[in-house]
Amino acid sequence: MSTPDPVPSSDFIRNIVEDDNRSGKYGGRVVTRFPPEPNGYLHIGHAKSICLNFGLAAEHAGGICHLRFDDTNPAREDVEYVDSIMEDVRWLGWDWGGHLYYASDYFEQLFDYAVQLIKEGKAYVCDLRAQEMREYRGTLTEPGRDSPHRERSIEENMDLFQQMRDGEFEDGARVLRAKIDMASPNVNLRDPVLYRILNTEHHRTGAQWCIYPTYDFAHGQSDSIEKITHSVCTLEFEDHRPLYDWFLDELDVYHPQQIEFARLNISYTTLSKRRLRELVEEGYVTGWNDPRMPTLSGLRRRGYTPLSIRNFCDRVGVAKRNSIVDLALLEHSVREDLNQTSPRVMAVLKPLRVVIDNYPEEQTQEFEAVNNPEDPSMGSRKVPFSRVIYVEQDDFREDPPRRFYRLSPGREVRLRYACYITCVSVVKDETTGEVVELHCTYDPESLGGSSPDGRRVQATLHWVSAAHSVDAEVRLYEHLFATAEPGSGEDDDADYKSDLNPDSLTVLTSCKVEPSLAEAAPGSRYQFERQGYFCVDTVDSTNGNLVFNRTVPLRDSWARIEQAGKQG
RNA sequence: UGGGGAUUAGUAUAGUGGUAGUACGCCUGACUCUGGCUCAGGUGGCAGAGGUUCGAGUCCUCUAUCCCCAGCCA
Repeated sequence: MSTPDPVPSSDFIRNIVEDDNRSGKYGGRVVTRFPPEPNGYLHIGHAKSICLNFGLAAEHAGGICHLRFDDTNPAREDVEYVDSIMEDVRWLGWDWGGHLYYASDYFEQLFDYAVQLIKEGKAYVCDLRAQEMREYRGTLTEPGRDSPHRERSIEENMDLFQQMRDGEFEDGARVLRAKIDMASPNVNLRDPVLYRILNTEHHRTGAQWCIYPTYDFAHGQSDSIEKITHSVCTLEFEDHRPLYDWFLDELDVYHPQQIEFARLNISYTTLSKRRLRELVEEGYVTGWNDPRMPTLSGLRRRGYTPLSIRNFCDRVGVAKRNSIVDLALLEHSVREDLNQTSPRVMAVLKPLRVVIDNYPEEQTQEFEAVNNPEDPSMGSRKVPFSRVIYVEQDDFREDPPRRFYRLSPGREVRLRYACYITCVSVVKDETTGEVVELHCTYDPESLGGSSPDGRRVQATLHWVSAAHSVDAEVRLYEHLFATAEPGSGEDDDADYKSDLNPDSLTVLTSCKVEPSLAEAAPGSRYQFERQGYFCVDTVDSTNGNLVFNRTVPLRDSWARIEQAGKQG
């Protein structure tokens, strides 16, 4: 098992595992599992669970974490999801070794367990239809009533259950139920369903079965079969635990310990599988791997690194309190990693043409540019310079506000790695008044980026030589939702879609990037100096048509100053 | 009095009877050929009320608020 930089941390689950190890409860074994249902793509909430379970195993000598697909509902599951889940877990950096399992591997064993319960008079076949069963179940405050089939003989139950397996009945005709207590205050204990009839082919067992165990009947026993020590799951299963305990005790089999923790929530997005599916199926995004999606495939395409996600998961902690983590923490985690590892390049997103009047028309020269100031081993490259360049529209203001240090008429700034320029005139579109071109002069003494007289400039701009630039498309992403807690308004969940951020994607098509990016490989990550981290899109980018995704912008203190000014 | 959970700075978490920490965020400042990074400083918290104790975030009682459960989903 690989152990990607386990960050030592402490939480109540790790404390429990430590205590169990000290007391020898499981003989020093630590065996966990990540148990997804293959009915959708993994998202960053799953990453929290993956890092917890695989991390727990990695932190202990001999620890093991299984990958087990909880594939008990063939109607919703598919190999497409199995494949994507394995890819995503591996991408995150975890390795289940030989411990790949499927609940469907245990169908025969589970059937035997059911038979055992029937023989002991602890389970029965019930003919009630779903609607009737609901009526018999009672409510949260009123006890349920016993099914009329509750007292069938063991022989009759055995016979009926075998007929269920043999395909004698249509979907929904009968179920196998545990005989527990219809008056239990815990509704999970009111004779829950163990097996239902589903005449549906399973993605792994084919047409072998027409009855399938429910999650409740399969999960705990699967953990037991795999000799899991600590079965970590989310809070909503807390009041299922008495049911799982009942099965394990009545079956008299190995008993893992279930521990529940709060699932991850992040502001300005959603980690509801149902909602994510709707966004995909109804076309609000382009797919499960849309870079705006919090899925692992979306984050990957967006440019997030596995390490940044693992670090994020370490930082959010593990507890039982429902909470919403600030998206800023995720963004911090990815900036932290990318700052160390990304080569810097210059790219102009919204080009403004600049003519340097005193620079010879046919001349070109190259300047040495550092690839990564955080990592000298990444070396340097040459960047071509000529008379006509592009700078960022946002880096020029004809009428500069207070604390705006960038270019404006008469002001001198530095072109990164190149020279000082001073703006001498502005060309505007006659009809719109829009600034379309700047004329500047450069100081030949400042070539290389500093002047012998030691005078300072207040700003350094990124730029691209017009003649040498490469065209690119850049996709700017913002929060998927415009509100921190989508769907939390009056109508509650009813219309979380109205909280979608209409500006979550901005496509810029006339960007100019430095020539070194011409051959940039899909998936490669860069810092566009002064702007943010970007990666070459793995789906739409081609040799002649570069497409970049913005992973996350750089922190921008000027934007904050400007924003504060606007608010008064 | 249906059952099960939870409550510590803006956010997320540590603290298991002895000075309430950390991270992110935010605010200052230093540095800087990225208004990035880094560094220094600052901001700000135990849901409430009683009780036990020399001493309570921690133990007890009560209250309040929030979350989950009535699928043949997981």
